[in-house]
Amino acid sequence: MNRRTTIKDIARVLSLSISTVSRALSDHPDISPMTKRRVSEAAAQLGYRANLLARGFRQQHSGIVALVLPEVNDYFSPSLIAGVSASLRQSGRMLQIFLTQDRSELEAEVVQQCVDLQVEGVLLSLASTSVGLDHLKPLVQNEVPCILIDKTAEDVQLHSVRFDGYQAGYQAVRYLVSKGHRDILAILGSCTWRLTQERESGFRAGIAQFAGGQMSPNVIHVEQVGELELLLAKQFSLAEGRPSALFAMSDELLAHSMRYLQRMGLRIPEDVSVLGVSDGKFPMVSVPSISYVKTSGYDMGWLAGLMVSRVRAQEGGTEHVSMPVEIVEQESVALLA
Amino acid sequence: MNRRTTIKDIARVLSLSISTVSRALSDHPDISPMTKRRVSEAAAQLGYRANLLARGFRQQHSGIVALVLPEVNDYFSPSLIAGVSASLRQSGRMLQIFLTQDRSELEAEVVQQCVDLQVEGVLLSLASTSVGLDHLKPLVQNEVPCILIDKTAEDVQLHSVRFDGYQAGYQAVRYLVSKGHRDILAILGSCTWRLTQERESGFRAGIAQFAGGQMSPNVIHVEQVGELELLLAKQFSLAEGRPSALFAMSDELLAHSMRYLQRMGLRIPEDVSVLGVSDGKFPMVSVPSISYVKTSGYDMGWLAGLMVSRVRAQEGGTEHVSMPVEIVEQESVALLA
DNA sequence: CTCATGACTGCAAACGTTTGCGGGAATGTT
DNA sequence: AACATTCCCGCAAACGTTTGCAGTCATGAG
Repeated sequence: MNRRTTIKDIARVLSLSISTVSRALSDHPDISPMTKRRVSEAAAQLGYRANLLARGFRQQHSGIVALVLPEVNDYFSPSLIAGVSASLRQSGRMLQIFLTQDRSELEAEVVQQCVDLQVEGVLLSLASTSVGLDHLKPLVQNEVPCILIDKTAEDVQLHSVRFDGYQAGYQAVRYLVSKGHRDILAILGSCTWRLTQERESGFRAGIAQFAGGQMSPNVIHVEQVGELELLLAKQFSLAEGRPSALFAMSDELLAHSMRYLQRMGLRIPEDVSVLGVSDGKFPMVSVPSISYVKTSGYDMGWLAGLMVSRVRAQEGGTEHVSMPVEIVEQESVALLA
Repeated sequence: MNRRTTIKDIARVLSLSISTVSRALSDHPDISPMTKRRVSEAAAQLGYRANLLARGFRQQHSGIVALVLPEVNDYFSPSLIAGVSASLRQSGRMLQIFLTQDRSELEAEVVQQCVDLQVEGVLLSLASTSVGLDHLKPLVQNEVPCILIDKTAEDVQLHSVRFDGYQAGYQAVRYLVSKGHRDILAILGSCTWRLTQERESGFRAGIAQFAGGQMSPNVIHVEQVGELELLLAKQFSLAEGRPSALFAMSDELLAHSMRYLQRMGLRIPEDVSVLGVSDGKFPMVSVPSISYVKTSGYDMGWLAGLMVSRVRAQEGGTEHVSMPVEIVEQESVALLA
């Protein structure tokens, strides 16, 4: 097999030095326009392609950005990945994906691999089993920009981007109240998650703000989806005093909740209204379509991709971004008289 | 900032040559057990980590496997990615993901990038807009193993792995007939896809085999999901002669079909049974849960990951693997008397 | 003519690792 | 005693690229 053509080959056919060719290809000001033209023509003609490993090796970084996820779920990850991918393509970088299976040890291992590969940056969604942030030390030691995604811990020298969880809860209440609902049940995840806490406090604030006198917050926390059936049965078994609307914190909780509601013979939205928090895929295909608080994974991915460039450029303080959310109206919320 | 420790540092503190250290670390037989122990201890003590870029540069390959996808959809991709990721981790490689946005030009560009990066192999799901396979030439020229995934074209020197589409159609009919169904409607995608053709021929073969005298094949092809509503309306408008069961080729077609059926007031499975072809996620969360022909994306990803190792090892002929499928019974198919 | 200036190009080192080859010492064989 | 064999290890080159530095040449100024 014939070797790949290198910068040397170009130098030889043009009787130039390899340094000149290198500089010409990278548009260095020292090189005359004439030479640059000759070089790029010869390069095209010979089908020259830069050896990324050699280049990366030489300049101590790979042009790769790592995205580290606990898993690739069906709801959130696809759009996040799409956003990251698009944004990185634009800045001429490549995307490498690592899955940690939500295990802290694998996360640590993967973080080391990122350092070994000399990535440009790491976009990291923490495993739920990760307690401290000690296993991220290799990143800060080697000055690799690290951006925490969604599941974030407030910490020094790590950047982060997430959805505005407080607003999600708050807006949800405002919307449901505006539709006449006065008895709203919130289905939330484990209260150990920051995300849950934020949404809950937004939810409670909304209740206090928009329906202060008339209702008190009704919240259930779900640790395992298995518990959900029993909890819902309690809330919806008797017709009187039954919540008129249900606010679910995630697609997963929403899907399971709807499943049980329909099992119980409750129709949506005639018997009970539901509002989700979602990227938009599941609410779209569901029957009926679900109204939801939109959290755009694509936008978040795009932004996260941009942040590694920003962080590398200016060694400013750490950034912490909250992505805005918005209500998307569909068919699952009834207007009460 | 203190430099990363290299192989040289180890050599210095142990008064060995760098070649000895290198060989010791890679467990070369020339090196005595004693020396190996000293080296690995020193390495651990100094926190040595191999420079992957340098190594990759030297031995002309990166340790990275590329997975090229048109998009990351919600149904299939997540499990595929998980499978590939797990399998690659086991063989000590890394996973790089490229999205082509289903555009042929981007696909070509991405393929070149893979060559530039000197990946170990490329797992490629063709964009639907890609006509020929010319843009894959750089791969075969540089002897990069390329494994076509799912959307495959029968071709020389490219390996492939896909689901057994024929069996999917065939088994579906057998199952439905065994449940007493005699009027089955198949919802298929564009007939330009190989995948569609295979499933259709399996479906037709099944009809001929299991219900030859009693029924003729009833098939509709959907180019745009928008068309679906009208087509279904035609089939289900009048109660007599209405299909008793519906077989949908993909999660997407299934979801949209169910949506319209429910709009028309038809209950599943009381009024009409449905059977999907799926990875399993959507049928699980749907209400009622859907019986389906299981196509495991995880298994396929796992296998694809293994194949790059196999292909690199022995330069045998090209492999073409068909993954088996199986029926998973859930609630969406009624037993007819 | 001399010297400085500026525009362009070449030399050579360096990045960290792997590997073919050769050498030295110890052991075994005639 | 001479020679072959085996076991370890070191020397040095090579992979393709970037980059600090020095060099050449032409031009213009003094």
